[in-house]
Amino acid sequence: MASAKDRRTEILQASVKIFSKQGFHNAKIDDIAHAAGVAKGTVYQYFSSKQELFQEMIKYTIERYSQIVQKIVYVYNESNIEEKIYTLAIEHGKFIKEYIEMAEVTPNHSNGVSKEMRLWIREQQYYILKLLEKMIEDGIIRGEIRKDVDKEIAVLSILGSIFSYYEKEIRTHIGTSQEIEPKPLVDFLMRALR
Amino acid sequence: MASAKDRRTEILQASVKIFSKQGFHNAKIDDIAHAAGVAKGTVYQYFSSKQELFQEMIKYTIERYSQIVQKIVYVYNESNIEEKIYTLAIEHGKFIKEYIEMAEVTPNHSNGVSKEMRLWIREQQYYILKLLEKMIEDGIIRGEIRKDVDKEIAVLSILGSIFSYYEKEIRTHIGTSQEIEPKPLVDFLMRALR
Amino acid sequence: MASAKDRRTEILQASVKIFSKQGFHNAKIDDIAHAAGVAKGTVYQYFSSKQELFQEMIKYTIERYSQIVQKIVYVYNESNIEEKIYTLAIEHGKFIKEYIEMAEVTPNHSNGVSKEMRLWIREQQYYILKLLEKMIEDGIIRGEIRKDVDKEIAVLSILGSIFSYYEKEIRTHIGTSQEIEPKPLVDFLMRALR
Amino acid sequence: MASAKDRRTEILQASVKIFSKQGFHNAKIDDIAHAAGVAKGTVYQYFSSKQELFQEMIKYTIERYSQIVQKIVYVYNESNIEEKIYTLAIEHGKFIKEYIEMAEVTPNHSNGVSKEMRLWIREQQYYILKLLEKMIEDGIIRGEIRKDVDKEIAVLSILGSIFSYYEKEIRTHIGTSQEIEPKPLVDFLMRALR
DNA sequence: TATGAATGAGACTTCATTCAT
DNA sequence: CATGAATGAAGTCTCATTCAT
Repeated sequence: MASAKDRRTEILQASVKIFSKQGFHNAKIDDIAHAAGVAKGTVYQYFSSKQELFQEMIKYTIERYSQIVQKIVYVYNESNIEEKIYTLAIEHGKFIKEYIEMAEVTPNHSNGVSKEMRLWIREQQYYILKLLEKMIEDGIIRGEIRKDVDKEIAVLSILGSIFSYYEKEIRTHIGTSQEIEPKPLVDFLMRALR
Repeated sequence: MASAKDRRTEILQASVKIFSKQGFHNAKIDDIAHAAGVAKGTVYQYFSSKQELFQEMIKYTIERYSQIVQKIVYVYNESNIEEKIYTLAIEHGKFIKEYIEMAEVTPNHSNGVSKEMRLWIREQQYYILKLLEKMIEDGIIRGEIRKDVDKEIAVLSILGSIFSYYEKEIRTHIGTSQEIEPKPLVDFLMRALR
Repeated sequence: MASAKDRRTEILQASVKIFSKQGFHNAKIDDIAHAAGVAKGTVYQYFSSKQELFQEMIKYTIERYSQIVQKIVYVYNESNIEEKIYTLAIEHGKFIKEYIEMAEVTPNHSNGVSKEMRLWIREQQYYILKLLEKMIEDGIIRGEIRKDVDKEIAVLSILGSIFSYYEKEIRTHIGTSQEIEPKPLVDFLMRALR
Repeated sequence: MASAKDRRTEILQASVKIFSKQGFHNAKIDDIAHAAGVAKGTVYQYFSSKQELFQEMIKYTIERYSQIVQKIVYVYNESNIEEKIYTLAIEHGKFIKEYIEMAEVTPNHSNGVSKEMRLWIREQQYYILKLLEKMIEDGIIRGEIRKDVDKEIAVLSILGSIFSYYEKEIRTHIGTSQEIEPKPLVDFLMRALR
């Protein structure tokens, strides 16, 4: 009895799960349909092709990530920079855990991602970077970060470090659902920022 | 005029090019054969399947990367830590440029990588991390790095930052063969290490 | 308009026709699909591989043969032994005509027949032999056959003779749809049995 | 240092072994070359194609069989009919054992046997049948066989029975190299002949 | 003559997509 | 709207055959 909207979202969420677990090519439309609790044909009622479904699912995912970063930068405005980076790491960690296998699903690939989509993705990434640069800027204004920091480099280093750290940790604690503590990493990064 | 050894290597190198550009599934055996200047069947004289070829190509690639890191840690022994990280960034950059599209080619995926292979990859990654941790240790001994640094975190942060930085730069300067200057990034990282 | 059951049977019957005419390797899935009036892919909806299709088709065929023999031994129970052997020859003849080229399709070959399948075939053959031995036994009890006959030898000789006779006749009258008259052969065999 | 003649025969004999064990399609030229102790290319020095090799090998085999029958009919001329049939069974048994898997290799199949070859095979078979009919005739003249026997049927029944008997026995005693005793079968057949 | 690396036609199989129910 | 049987394009792999050495 799901409404049309619900049905579409259900399929989208199922496709997040399946694509991230199996990658674009190994994911079968049948798998996704099954995971969404519908028949194969139904998928085609909402998405015109596997490619489109894939793109919509990336969109959906990036938008969610974007919102997370937005919240960190704007909503937690009263927090200090250290707390923000800490929260960013925690949230990023959750995200990575969910999409641990999404390697194939990066914007790099020709794999079923149209030119327009790639452009959109790049814009989103740019937007996220700018958001985070603003966060650095705020830190500078507040005197939490040294004035002469290169904002772009700072942001890229933070993101790269978090990704690298969580990827390593997750692979090491495979199967373990144990929380990963990013405090030491944040301390390390703060040294470069202050 | 190519010896058996040459032919195998030719195919391997062609497969690096094709796999990294197209990913596992989009790469057709025909493409690789063509790139290597041989017929489809010839590929199967040297590799029993697409999977095997893929694995051998990963092996080949990781081994090359491993050698690069090894050289930086051992051969450039007289250099100071800053110079080493700088060289690491430069070399990593060349590598990334060559394998810019290799996203799919990470150990994450079930995509044609056997259990044993994945284990081997993990071991290699571990070996590389340990090599770099030794580099940090050397830096501490020489007094170039503070004593209380967390070696593992330092290494992961360095690698993640370099990757992130180069990925961004390469995507921005797409098509440009212009050298990327990692100096600012190294400066940033050195602040966290000292 | 065909139900799922029908479709499977249609493909099975088409495969009997094609496999028996061309043998396992010369029969192309495309040929079978075409003969069944479906597309190549459809065959794979009902049988997971050429091998499986082949095995199922052998099963189907042997079961039909088994039923024929069963009917002769049990249903025509009031007939005398001579009439039974005559009917066996006639029925066997029809069968051979239908599967005239099925030579490859014997249990001998490694050709796409699994261990389990081969066992099953041997059991079926054994069952048929036992059925026919029972027929001989009945003949002895009724006094139509001499008491000291070796039942196993009798059965093998009858089957071998019929096969040999029909094969020869069919090859000689190739294309002719003319009935083959097994009376003389039966007379010959009865001399050995009485 | 084998002469050209020897080399050809070696390949022919190897192909008997391989074709009979694996059937036409499963036998690889490589297998045959290997079994003959030569390289793949060498096979093509003596036979223009797999088909031709196959045909020559059938020819070679049938000729050998023909000679056996000939010897039984002509050379053992002083023996009585019972002894001849016994010898036929024994020799046929050896033959079957050697070519136990030759099912595919029967003249039935389109498998790599040309029209001309098939004709030749049929002639050979006809020749063998005629030889054996002569044997029956001799038996009649000598008074060992009843006058009113149908020679053709007698011959077909004898051959079919022997084949059926040996096939069954061989399959039952799989692996056993134990001699099979055709005496009971010959007794059975003699009853129909006398 | 002998070799065996290279070739490429051809066959099995998969799975995104369609469409009649 | 939902279904899932049918479709057929496309890709992997095999192996008979060729040919330069």
